[in-house]
Amino acid sequence: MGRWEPNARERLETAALELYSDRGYEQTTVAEIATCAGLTERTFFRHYADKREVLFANSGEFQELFVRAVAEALTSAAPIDALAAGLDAISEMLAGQRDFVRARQAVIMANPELQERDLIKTAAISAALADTLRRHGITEPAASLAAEAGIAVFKVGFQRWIVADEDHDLSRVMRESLDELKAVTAGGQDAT
Amino acid sequence: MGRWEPNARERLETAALELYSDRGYEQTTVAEIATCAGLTERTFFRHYADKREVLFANSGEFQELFVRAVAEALTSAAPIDALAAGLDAISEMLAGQRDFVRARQAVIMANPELQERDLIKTAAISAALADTLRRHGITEPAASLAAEAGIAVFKVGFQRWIVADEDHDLSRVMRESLDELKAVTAGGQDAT
DNA sequence: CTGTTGATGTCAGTTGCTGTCATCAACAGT
DNA sequence: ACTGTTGATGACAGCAACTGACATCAACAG
Repeated sequence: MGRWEPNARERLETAALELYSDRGYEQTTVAEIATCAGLTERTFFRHYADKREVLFANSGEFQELFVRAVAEALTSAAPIDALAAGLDAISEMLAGQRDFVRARQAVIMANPELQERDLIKTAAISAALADTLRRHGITEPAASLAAEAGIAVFKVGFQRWIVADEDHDLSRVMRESLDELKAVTAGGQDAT
Repeated sequence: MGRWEPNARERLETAALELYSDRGYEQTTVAEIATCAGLTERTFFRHYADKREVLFANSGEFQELFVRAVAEALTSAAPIDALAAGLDAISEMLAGQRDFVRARQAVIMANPELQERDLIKTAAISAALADTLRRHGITEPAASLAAEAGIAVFKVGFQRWIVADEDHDLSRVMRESLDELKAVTAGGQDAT
């Protein structure tokens, strides 16, 4: 095709994760990432909106998978069960990339700017889930609350999976977290 | 006291909100904010870590109020009810500042960078709530999930309060949102 | 053989943010 | 009254993130 080496994005993403892991995010300059990938700083910014975005290249794909799984399950299941189906789908996706996911998460947890970006990506997923629920007839505020609940389960389950020494099954951790959420919201005095 | 006009921080915060509202966040430079407050750019960065932080000056106070209310209620209530007490306390705090809160929120919603900062502040509150629950004997993952649930109710309730044309009572909206969350997590098939 | 396309390079410029040193009113101790 | 310290500020230089504008040149279409 072009006159250059292909897979520019892949090279940039690999170089970025490696440099962020080795020297830390702040100590790495975009120019270094680009040079490491055989490109220039300007080209980096043609592929990614900023220095953070290079770590979140497949968040769109992740969101689509989550939303699609929930939407399909919604035809025959209650919202909370549809969300459980979505959590199962993404668990399956993540399970096969455990080492990469852990390395990436370590970089993110070490830097507030990256945590911020991670949070807004997750918030976008929550919004997309709420939208899907609404399209299937769930009214507000139930739709947004169910979506936020699903995201909460994901965050807690994911975190527990990441820090676990042994190789816990992510799907199981997710299911356990969802059950815990049900238990904790069911406790207390009944609403009047 | 000093040889300068007092209330430097207050002047910077007022100038920032005004300029961000009028021209937009991106179109405003830190130098402009500082000049508008009768100070220099360098002094701005002595008071705030970055251009975003000036909008989040009292988030620490907000978090303390939330956490304290939950901690007090935890001595005699279940986690979910303690969180309800916390939501009630912050609702009371916010109710008296509706105009300021709306103006500030409009600025935040208009800019992704500010949304990111808002999200990480909220995440910090969630972490503090989970910590408080743990100190009162709630084990993981229940503590983190309960905290996330409380934050979810806050986000949804707050959003509904902000966009409401009429003057809905924030406390009531929060209670309704919490009840909706309980309903939505209680639905679906029982856990096996 | 020629015109277009598209990913890249080059370069200058703005702005967020930091390190360093100077300034100078207020205050404390003598 | 004199002096040394303190602390908030100003002044200035500099780095790195990011952007706009223009040039380059292999590949491809016709």
